[in-house]
Amino acid sequence: MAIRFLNTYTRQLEEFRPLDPAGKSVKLYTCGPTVYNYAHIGNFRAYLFEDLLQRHLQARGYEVNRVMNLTDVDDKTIRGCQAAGLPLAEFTQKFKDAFFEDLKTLRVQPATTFPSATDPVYIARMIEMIAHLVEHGYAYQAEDKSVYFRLNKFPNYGKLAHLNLDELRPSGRISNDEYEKESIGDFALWKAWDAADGDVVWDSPWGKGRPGWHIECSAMSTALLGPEIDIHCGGVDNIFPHHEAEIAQSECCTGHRFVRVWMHCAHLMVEGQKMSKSAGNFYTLRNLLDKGYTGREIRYVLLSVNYRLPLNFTFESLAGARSALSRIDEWVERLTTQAASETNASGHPLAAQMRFEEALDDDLNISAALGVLFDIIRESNRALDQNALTPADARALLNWWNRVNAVLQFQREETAIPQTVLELVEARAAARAAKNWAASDEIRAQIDAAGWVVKDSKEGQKLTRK
RNA sequence: GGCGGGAUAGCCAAGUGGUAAGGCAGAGGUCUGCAAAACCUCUAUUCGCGGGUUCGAUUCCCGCUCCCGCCUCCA
Repeated sequence: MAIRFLNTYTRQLEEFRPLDPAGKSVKLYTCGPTVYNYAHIGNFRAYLFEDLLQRHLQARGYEVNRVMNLTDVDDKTIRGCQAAGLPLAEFTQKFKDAFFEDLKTLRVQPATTFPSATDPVYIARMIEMIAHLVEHGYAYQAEDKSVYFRLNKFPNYGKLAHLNLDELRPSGRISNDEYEKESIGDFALWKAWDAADGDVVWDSPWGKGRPGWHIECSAMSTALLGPEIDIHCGGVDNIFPHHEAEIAQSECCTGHRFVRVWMHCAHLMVEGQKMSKSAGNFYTLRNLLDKGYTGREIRYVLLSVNYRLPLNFTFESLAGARSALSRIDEWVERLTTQAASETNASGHPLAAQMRFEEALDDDLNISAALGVLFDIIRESNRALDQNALTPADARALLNWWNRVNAVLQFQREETAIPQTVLELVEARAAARAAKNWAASDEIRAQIDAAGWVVKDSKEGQKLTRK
């Protein structure tokens, strides 16, 4: 079965075919963070959706060349560095580092390239593109010295968002716009310097200033991936105007279609409400880690609902993730024990494997895919209980799990058992041999207090991390 | 006002023109010294509401209600 994605541009489920004539490599651009603060879990929902996309494409044999930009100059970063009394680069570096740490915590596979907007290479590229646009009449410098895109030169503007520009209701934001633009919708490509920018400034053919936000993605995408790419992702809130602007700039510069498939993930809600600082339900990844949740638990919650559906993030769902993950852990543990004597890596349960991957082929239907996984867990646990699962079966299931986990990244990380806990286990074994149940239970409590859970099985005591 | 996305058990959620996957939570049971884990059984006569098409609709059509998002630099 072919991979199919819902393309925002056409609103159709489309069979995925990469540009690459060999059908091997995929060009993927994903809008990254603005590094003025720690990213919040809503941001990470988008990055996890993109991670699932990338990993599934890889599982299907594609090589993914993925770019994720870092916006390290804009109004917020400038305001932030001024408030912190730091140079812009120093201020944003802190949040870039934090962002990469967070991605690691959430087991997000790094992009091939993480270009920064302020990299001189890309500043130069942006200026080059803007110059081209001005030269060909797609852009103009207004009296305020900023350079704007001339919207009426690009009739396709609005097609991605399916908006009719004539019917746009004026909102408060644009009525404040006092600039000398030809048309109210014209957006800035180059923003002329003003006092509020302080020392954040670059030279350009239009005088001192800084790039607009939209041109950044166009410059990086075309510079790193070429004029046309396979997939461009982001949150739904980027559809308009950001991605519309990207299309306009890029296509007017290159003369090519910019993106074949647009994919956008829906917003995250927290406890049924829009996440906002004023509502007190605003969480960065770090806030949740401080509350004792792990990266993979958060990954599970953020990944377990289809990307196109609004996701209601709750603490109940985090608790559910913990239970579901430990169910997976127990299963992997049992399979590993059972497979110990079997080293032959062949013999995949093909039908099951295919059902999992086919579910993801269908516009990343993660719920159906997880359904397949849990069905198999139940079936093989039952077989294990009945002593009907051979070591070869167990090995085959583990091989399958490794493929599944390459996409999901749900496996528990190995942790060394501390010496003190090992000693307690030994002491408990002695107590149990003597049928001293009171002592056995007391030691079990001590092990629990040390952060480990001990279970008694036919093969003896088993330890797992709490 | 325009455009778009939703409404399935206590919660999350899949899905199909033929009678409702899966996860979490809950109840009972098997196993266990007790636990834990695992397994078994149970938990939506029903898929927002009202019509229509059909032998049959949660799934198709029409109308309605409610929720959410976007509408010019928020993933």
